[in-house]
Amino acid sequence: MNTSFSIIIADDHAMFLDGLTSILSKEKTIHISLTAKTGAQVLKYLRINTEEKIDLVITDINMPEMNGVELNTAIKSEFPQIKTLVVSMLEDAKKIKALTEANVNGYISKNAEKTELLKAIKSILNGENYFSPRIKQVLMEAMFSKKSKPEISLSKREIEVLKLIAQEFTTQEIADKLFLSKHTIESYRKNLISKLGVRNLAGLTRYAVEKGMLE
Amino acid sequence: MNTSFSIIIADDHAMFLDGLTSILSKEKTIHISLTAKTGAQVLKYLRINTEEKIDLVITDINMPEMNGVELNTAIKSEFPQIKTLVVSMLEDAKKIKALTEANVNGYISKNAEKTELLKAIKSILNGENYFSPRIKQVLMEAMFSKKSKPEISLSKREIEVLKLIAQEFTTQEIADKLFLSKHTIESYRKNLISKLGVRNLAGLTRYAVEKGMLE
DNA sequence: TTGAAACTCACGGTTTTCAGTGAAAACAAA
DNA sequence: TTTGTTTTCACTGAAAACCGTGAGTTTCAA
Repeated sequence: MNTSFSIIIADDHAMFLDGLTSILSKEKTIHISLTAKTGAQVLKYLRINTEEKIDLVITDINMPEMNGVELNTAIKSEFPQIKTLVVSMLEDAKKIKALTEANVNGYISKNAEKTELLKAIKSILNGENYFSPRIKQVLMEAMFSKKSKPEISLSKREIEVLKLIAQEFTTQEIADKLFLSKHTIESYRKNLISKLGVRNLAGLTRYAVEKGMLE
Repeated sequence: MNTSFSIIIADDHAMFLDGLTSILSKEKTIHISLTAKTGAQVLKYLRINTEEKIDLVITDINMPEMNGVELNTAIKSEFPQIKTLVVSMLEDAKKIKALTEANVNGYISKNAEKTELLKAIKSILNGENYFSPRIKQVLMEAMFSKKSKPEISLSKREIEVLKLIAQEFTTQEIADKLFLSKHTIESYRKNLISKLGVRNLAGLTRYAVEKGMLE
């Protein structure tokens, strides 16, 4: 039986990495095999040191080169026995969802207490998954809001036209750009207005900007 | 002469706080008087413990109750002899500028190395200010871009009208709301269009949304 | 292969916006 | 006190957007 667990910590914030290391190095049952600043470094290490048994990888989401989601997916496909815990600042529902789909074993916030961190690690090493209450809530809300909102879906053309409208092009100009009739663009504009529940160009533009469709 | 410096650390992220504490507690010349999760806690402590001499307060920008900028302003006005260092994730030019105007003594990023952290602390305790190269760059760029842009300034009424336009109200509706003539609103709209260098409602709306005028 | 969704086009009528031009009154700053 | 800014209002003609209604074609999944 294993009396000590080997873990890897990855985070691009040096101070946070130091902090986490210093907290965990006080735990007798935990051995820190590697601290890394990118997901790529972690993968490289795992691929080379095939004889060393790693139990857990603790990782941030936002890292250069390879982010947390990619790293998790890679680990779970190449080394399915290794557990993963994400410790992140973010509470972005999309990213959290992506992580659960990548079968991450736990997720806690960076402003969690030390005790919660240790609790999460112990749970995961014990074979359970651990998600902090706040994260569970975000996940629930994401599911819930998806059901409540009829999920307005726009077609390719609609998106194309909407973007151009928000970029201040007139109907005629958009028609010329897309080699379509002026009437066609008018139809799209009309449909967009009714689909998105807005009243005019201002509403369409606001929708586009707020959804980050322009860049 | 002082052989040991007393410092306070404030950050709402428990793990980061632990990390910073564990790094700094290894330094013989540094004594950690308090670790806090909010700016308000720090101020309270400073006001009560008037006999204890604090040399440096290390703080994040984003904290509940009282943020880094507010905390800095308060410290500098009530306890001008206390030095301050901001350690933050953000590189938002506006916030950084606000901090420099609050006379913060240093600013480094959370992904700075431990060595840079210690360097910054030592510089500041030595009477110098310390801003990491990256932060200096952001500040320079902010200054530079401000000079290049003629700084479009809108009057109260213009802002009022612009907001309503971006909220999908028609000219007539805005006129009614503000008890003005339809013609007046038309004048404002026209001026806004030429002032902001846009072509139509879409452009006005984009400007308003991107400047965060709606909320 | 069949039906739904997406894509395309058309037209007449109404409302709103856009562009140009002008100007009076109030107010603050120099 | 003069100058500049802000706020307010007016009119016209052209352009664009908005509204309703209808319909042919393509495309893709069930």
